[in-house]
Amino acid sequence: MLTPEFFARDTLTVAHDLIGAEIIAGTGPDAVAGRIVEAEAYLGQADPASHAGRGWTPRSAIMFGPPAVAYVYMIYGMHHCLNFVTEPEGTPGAVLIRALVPVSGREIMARRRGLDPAACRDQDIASGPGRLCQALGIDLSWNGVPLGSSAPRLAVRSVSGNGVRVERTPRIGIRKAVDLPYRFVAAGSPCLTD
DNA sequence: ATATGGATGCAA
DNA sequence: TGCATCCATATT
Repeated sequence: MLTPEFFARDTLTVAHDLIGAEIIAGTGPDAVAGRIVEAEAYLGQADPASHAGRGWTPRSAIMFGPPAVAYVYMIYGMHHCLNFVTEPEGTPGAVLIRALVPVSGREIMARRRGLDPAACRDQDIASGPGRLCQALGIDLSWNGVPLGSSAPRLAVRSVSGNGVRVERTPRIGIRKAVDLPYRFVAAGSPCLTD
């Protein structure tokens, strides 16, 4: 399992290193897992696209807190986005998880998405930050959940020798700082959002 | 192209 | 208190 030390590093490095890792979400029969194929770094003061880009607010406060916790927010009134807080406490930063390949619990995830598990493709299940949260069953109540505690609701597992080549591109869907190359993807994955 | 619709932050 | 904005998605 990835520890707080992993997340307490430079946000761009963490985002890069998360590609190919697996997220395990939920407990018991509702637990599901997926491999990260797309993630974006959101920095602090120097990043206008970040919720922490204009300093501390009640919402961005969590990005200034200790690393290795979930930052979940709602966007457009109907979708949730899952981030992991990075950097040492006091320094804001987070990584938005944008796409997963289903690893286990594919049927549960497909059903949560309103899809036919037998007919849908992997890229229909968790490609896109909103779809991903729906597939994992994540909503606002997950905001602040620590990663990888005992009996975790949420954990991240590194996969050694995953053979993933990581590519770096500009971020998707933002209106500010559109040129900064803070998006990381698993090269050639069919489950990317772009 | 367009409808969807809650939380947030800032101006007033 | 009002309102523009928002790291999206499904549907036409």
